[in-house]
Amino acid sequence: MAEHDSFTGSNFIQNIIEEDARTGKHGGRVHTRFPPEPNGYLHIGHAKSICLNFGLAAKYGGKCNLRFDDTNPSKEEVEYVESIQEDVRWLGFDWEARLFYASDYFGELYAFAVQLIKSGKAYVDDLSAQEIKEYRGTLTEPGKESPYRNRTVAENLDLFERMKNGEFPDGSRVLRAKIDMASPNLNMRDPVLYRILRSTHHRTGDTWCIYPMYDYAHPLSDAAEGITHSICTLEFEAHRPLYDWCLEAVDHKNRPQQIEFARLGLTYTLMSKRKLRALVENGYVRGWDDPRMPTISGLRRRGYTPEAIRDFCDRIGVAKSNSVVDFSLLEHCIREDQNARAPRVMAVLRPLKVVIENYPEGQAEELEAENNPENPAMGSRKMRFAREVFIEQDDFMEDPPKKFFRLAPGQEVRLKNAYIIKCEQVVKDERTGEIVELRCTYDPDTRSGSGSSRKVKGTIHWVAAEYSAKAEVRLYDHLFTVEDPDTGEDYKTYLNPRSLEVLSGCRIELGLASAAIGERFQFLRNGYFYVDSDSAPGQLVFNRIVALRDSWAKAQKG
RNA sequence: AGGGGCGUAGCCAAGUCGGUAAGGCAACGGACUUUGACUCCGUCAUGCGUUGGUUCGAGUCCAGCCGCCCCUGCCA
Repeated sequence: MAEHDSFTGSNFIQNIIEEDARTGKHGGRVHTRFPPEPNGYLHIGHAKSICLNFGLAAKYGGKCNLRFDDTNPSKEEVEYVESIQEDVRWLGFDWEARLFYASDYFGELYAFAVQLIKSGKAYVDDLSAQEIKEYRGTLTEPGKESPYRNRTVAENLDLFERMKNGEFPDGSRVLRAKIDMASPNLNMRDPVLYRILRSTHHRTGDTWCIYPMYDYAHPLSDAAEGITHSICTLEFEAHRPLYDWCLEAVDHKNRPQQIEFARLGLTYTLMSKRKLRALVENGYVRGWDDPRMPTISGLRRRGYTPEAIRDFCDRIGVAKSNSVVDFSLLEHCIREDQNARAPRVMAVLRPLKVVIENYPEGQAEELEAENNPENPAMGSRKMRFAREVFIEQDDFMEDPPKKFFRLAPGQEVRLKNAYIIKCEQVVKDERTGEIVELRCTYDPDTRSGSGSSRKVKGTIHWVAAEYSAKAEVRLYDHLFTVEDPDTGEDYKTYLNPRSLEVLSGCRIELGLASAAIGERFQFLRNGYFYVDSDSAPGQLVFNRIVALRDSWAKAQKG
């Protein structure tokens, strides 16, 4: 069990658990579960649930199971059960030996269904799906009872067994709970418990041709595992009476309690599995693990760490009001995480050549550069300095505004860890007018660490032309242009055409050339970057995880 | 309209028996700075959807009203 996550604040679920502990409700036990359906990849919203369930168990000395809710073989695949396990494990949680599947209980569930029939609480209905819908009534009008509702126990038993034996076609009959067709809660109007469905199940194969519905399988699966607190999202609130009915109807010795909380909403993205799948299948993104996706695998490939995601989940809180969290909070969490541990390196994303005219040709020297000012224990490294260097195009302006503390004609700037240079001349392409090179001079007395007392307002990063390597850098922006793209089916029109920008001519300091896939760095003054799996020897690809805060850029906009 | 929920700052979110509105993000000032980063300091609800009521005292209790979300799959 992960030791790290114990919530700092309180939430209503903890209050319930603590009250239960006080009254001895579940014998003082806390046992939760994370119950994904293996029909898609996990996203940051699932991370909230995972952190909640495993976190609660850890905090109260309980356990948390991983259980696949695999009651609908027509939508579920092993690819998903594998990715889900990988994601939960990567997030830092351990279900130990408690990996379960709802399909583990198909036999037990069937036996309970027979028991329900025997006690007159369930019946086989021959109505078609369309007829069942018509008989259900509306929000304001009660439903009508099915003409098959009062079959004898013997007939129901016979029919249900024959359903199981495959004697009837798909959809021809269902097993229904006999509850109340006039209930104001539609979920209680004789809900379907079993349907006939010929579809090969990823675990049970073709053993079954009838499959239990969620509302029936879930409470009984929870009970089978001795779950005490069954935490789910708000939309299941109206299903709670049915959850309790199932446990009561079979007179189960265990009585887990369902508690609902609000699912996570995040600005500038989607959390609907269906829509995320559509983005993948229609090629709007490169896959479930595209770094722009809010999936766990996408965030992982982007370069987010489990620690940052857990911290985020801890900070957003748990409540019952529908909420949409600012994406900036997630960004804050990864910045805080990386600020403490990412090595600083220099990388020039959009290079502009600078020739230092009074620096001897052919000369080079090694300069000391600290790896992380936040953590001196991370030491320092050497950087080569020479006559020709690259600086960021953005760090030079021919006609700068006030308070532009970077390079401009006649202006000085410090090259970080090196010297103060002065821009003497701007070289342009005669035809296009494009700035192709800067001619500068340096002050030899200002070498970093030499005790020079000269100060300039600005310090910029650089890389020596000869002692640098090329790299590709992928810059990411929000997938959508609006805060809430998840309205109806219009979401595709809000896709951000600039969500990905690929820079291929970037120059990185030489030491970085040997970086391995999965390593993270802070590119000084730029942001935090992650070595993508597309990298090959000599052809590094970096993902920008998140940019550094930039109060200058912000001031320019405002 | 029937049922179930929710409404505290731009966004999340604490708020035990009613005792005089935590914290985080964002934003905005300022200090520091060889990262316009980080860090630090300060500002940011006489106000808790709204209207009444009870009370010495109400975000907390009561009543009405308003707004938003969920429920009519043989999906989960």
